[in-house]
Amino acid sequence: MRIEPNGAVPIFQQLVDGVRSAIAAGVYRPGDLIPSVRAQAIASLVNPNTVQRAYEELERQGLVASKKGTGMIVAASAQSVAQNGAAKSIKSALAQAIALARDAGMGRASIDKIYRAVCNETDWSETHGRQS
Amino acid sequence: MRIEPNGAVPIFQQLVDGVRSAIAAGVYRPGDLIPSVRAQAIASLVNPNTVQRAYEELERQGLVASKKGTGMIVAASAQSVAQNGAAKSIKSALAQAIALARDAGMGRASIDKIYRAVCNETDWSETHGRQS
Amino acid sequence: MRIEPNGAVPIFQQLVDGVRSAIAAGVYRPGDLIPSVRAQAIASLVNPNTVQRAYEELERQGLVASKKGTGMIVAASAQSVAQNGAAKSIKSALAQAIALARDAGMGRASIDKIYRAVCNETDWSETHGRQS
Amino acid sequence: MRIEPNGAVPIFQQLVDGVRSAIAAGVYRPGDLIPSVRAQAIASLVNPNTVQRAYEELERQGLVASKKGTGMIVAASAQSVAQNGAAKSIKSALAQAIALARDAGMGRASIDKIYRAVCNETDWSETHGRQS
DNA sequence: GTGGTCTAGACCACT
DNA sequence: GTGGTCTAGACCACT
Repeated sequence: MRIEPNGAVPIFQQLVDGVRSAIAAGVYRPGDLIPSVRAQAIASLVNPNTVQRAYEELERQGLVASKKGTGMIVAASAQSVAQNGAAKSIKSALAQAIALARDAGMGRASIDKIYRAVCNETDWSETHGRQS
Repeated sequence: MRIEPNGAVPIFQQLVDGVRSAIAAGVYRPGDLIPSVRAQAIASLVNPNTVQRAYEELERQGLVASKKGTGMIVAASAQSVAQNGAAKSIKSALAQAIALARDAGMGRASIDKIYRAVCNETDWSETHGRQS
Repeated sequence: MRIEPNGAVPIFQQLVDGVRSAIAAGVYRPGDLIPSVRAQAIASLVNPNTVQRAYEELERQGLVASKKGTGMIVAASAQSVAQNGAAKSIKSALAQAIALARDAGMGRASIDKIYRAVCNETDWSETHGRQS
Repeated sequence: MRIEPNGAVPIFQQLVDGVRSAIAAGVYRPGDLIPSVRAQAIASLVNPNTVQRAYEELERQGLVASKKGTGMIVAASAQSVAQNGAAKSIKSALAQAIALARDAGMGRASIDKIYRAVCNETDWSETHGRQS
């Protein structure tokens, strides 16, 4: 999972989004163990405390459950919950972008053009393969 | 200008975006005075210091120039600079939304659908009229 | 008198320095009228209130005296007072520059070099002619 | 770092100059942490917000980079940037002093005399030792 | 009236 | 602990 440490999005939020996306995409499936706090911290070059906080948030949202001595296990109904959550985040980011465009005096045609350009610039090949 | 005090976007950034959008849209034109720090603070229900910080950033970007005892004046070349800046912000927000969608395993068709839905839910009637 | 409206030195201070320099250089001599507040304001493209404040400061320093219905008259002992004042300002500015250089780790040779360069870049031809 | 709270130079500017000088002189080296906002505030008897503003300016100039939870780190190319910046400030202060002198009717010989006097009155022993 | 600077003190994300 | 953001309110130079 690639973390941008100096971006506008808090690291903690990037971790939550990343794990949730992986669950939504079917990379982590119900019953799977997600990476341990330490492993995730090393892999993402992030402080373990920050990973811990992100995992607590995921547990609060019901996406994973902690099992003593084992780790964090993906919950049974996690995928649909994750997909709903991801959809909300996506809608929210889109709404923000569209409002900025509208406020700057752009019409729908202009925004559509930018939207299509950004879509085309996106590398879609990283799509996770296991989506159900 | 509507400010969301508890959102993820810092208040001073919302103010920067808002004034920049108004310049991009031609609401504030070169030579115009933008609202004074105090007036903007009252209008937006925000602390004057926060407005001051936003105005400093706008000055740093060359969109306005401060004139002591008079106020902040929109710079001659402000509109094109503002439009470029707004376009960058919009691209950035769209890219974030699209990356979230891709990581959650969505295909382009699914995102397009959400994009169109959000566009349709947006109130476009607030478009500023004076754009050149 | 050339005023730089957006410089680090307050306009008010530039006006005080400018008139004091002219007195020190013998351009304005004891008994002379200095330019009226309105004339100075127009000549310097500055607000009359700012000129008024500068003139009050000059009067406080004993360089000029106001004569009702006539204007501001250069005091009898003004030139030596002005020269002392100018010397203090010059010393102060030099001391600031030298302290900056020293703190940045420069030796005397390096500063001397910069000093000589700035001297050579200075246009000395504007020297006032009437110095006593 | 000695701060003069009631001088003509704003406190935050004195802080910017002070840290920049220390970087230019090699006291703070690339990769070093500069004093934390709070530590600097206590050491300089200044409000933490004022230090924060100074550090933001240093970051904007590319001299330091902020790392959340860690502190402000001196940038790799900071020393040469700092030396350039310091040289500009010194030149600017010298030019101001020399213009004042010229306007007051002094010749180069008189100014040279004052310059040398101020140099001799300066305590050079505080020069930082680590300059490269 | 205007913007510019500063103090005092709060809460936040992150290490 | 670290920097980042914000509120509340003061005093300043300038118009």
